[in-house]
Amino acid sequence: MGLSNEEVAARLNEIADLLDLLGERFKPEAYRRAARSIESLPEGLARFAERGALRTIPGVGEAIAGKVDELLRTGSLAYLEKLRADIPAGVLELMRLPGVGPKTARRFWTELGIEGTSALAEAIDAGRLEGVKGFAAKKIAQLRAATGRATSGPAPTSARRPIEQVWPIARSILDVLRGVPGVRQVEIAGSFRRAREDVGDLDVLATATAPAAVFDAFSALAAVQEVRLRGPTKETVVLTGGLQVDLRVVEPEAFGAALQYFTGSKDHNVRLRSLAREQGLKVNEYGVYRGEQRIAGATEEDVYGALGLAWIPPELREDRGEIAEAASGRLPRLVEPGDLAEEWHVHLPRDATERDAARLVAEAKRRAIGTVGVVVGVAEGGGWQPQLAAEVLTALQRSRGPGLRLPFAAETRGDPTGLVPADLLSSGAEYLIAVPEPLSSRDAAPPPLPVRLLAHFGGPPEVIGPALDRARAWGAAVEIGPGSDRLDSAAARTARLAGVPLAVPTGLARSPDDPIEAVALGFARRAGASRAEVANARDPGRPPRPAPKVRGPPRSGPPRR
DNA sequence: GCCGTTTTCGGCCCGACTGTTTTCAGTCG
Repeated sequence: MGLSNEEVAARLNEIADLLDLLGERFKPEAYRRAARSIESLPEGLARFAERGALRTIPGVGEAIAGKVDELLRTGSLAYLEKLRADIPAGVLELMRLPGVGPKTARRFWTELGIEGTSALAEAIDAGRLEGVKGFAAKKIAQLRAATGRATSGPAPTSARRPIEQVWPIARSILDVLRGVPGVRQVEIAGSFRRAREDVGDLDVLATATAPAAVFDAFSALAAVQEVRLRGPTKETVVLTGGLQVDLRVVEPEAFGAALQYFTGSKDHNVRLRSLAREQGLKVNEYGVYRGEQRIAGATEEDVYGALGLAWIPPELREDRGEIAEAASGRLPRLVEPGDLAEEWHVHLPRDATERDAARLVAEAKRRAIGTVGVVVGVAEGGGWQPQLAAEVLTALQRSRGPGLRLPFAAETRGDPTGLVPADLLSSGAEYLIAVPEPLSSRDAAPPPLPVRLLAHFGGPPEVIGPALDRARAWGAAVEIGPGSDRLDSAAARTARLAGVPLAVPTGLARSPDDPIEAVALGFARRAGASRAEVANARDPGRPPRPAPKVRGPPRSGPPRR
């Protein structure tokens, strides 16, 4: 079993850190860029290596391709082993302390012989830092706090967390800040806006007539554990639970430029700025400049427009060719929130009542969802497990009224091919939702009912590949969204490119505040999916359903004028 | 170490904030 993409990326990042400690200027960033690129690949590196295509990965040139190849073949890398031998592991640890970068870690190591976090703590206690150039009382206190935190567990801010966990936090921050008098615009930028699966921190941007009031409200958020820094335009806090949140208040003329800049990705921005340079322009977080003159900045549309580009949806800003597409008008029209018109996969609780059935129907009508597929039972190995009481099924049918379709579905665990329990066929189910656990790759008899959906699965490319083959053969869609039992955006992209339609869950049977629809829709957009590529979206030509009335971060649609 | 519709060499984003500074270095994003 070879190394995963994540493992290879981790080793490249380690090389970058070690080269940083050696004072290298540009190599570390080159290794990090290659690592970022590899982390976001939609398929395994081994496939690239087989095709001899490692160097087609952005940021991977001759030298890194050779090192990746060595890692894939042997599981280790002589170059990395040499670096590890030269630099004590504890020095890397030091560099990861907040407020300690490569320069400081290197000084600890070479000037003071401090080779780890606990050695640093001892040195501080022994007063060895006093009188050393660059270390005054405040800095030493900061370091003492940092080493204390480090010894009682990993630094809380370092971990990225799933976007669906961060979503409710983001929503409550927006709710509070939008209520502050004088606030005009508030948006969350960063990887959250790009709908990345995992989010490291939140970047909040605002415009306001009285910035101080916004900062005060921000500092006073109930979840704030610590205010890390506060300046005239920027404040950083850490919430209980460790999530770091940055707030910047900018002037309205620069809001679009700031939103663009802080949404990233880094690689997207680097390419955008180099495009600007070719045109004799300069882009920064304040605007697009020709010489001293600002020619754009208030909206993102203006910023991209000033560079001759169409507005690029945040979910596509990963430097995967989107800038060239925006220049030539070839950007896809991504699926939008109002496009979802059907829900194929609803589970009601086992003890659901007629009232639950009525509530589901009412919610579908409120959200203008015209088809709701309810799972009536599970078929597994020739057995049949009903999921809902007969009265509930009757209540569903009775309360639906005109204009709502309520087909029943059966879930099949494992391969549905040749599976014909009599109960399944008499259950009223119209279609199957197949759960690959896994599916056999051989072709056999056709399933007893149409398979519309593959659901409750996710995982690495080698698990997803065979499932996608079966989905395509059956004409089934695959369910995407947050969690380990749905496909993430990289897998969704693979599916889309293989011609397999995507299914976006609407969270119809969940709490109205559940972010599953927004998150899954973000993944679909990240995968580059148009409405036609989402199986449960409305037909082309039909009007969009009215936007559901949910509180929270607006979807990142094109800027309105 | 990577990269190129002005380049196979010479660039590589850049501004805010902090702490220790008398004009700046380091870190961070």
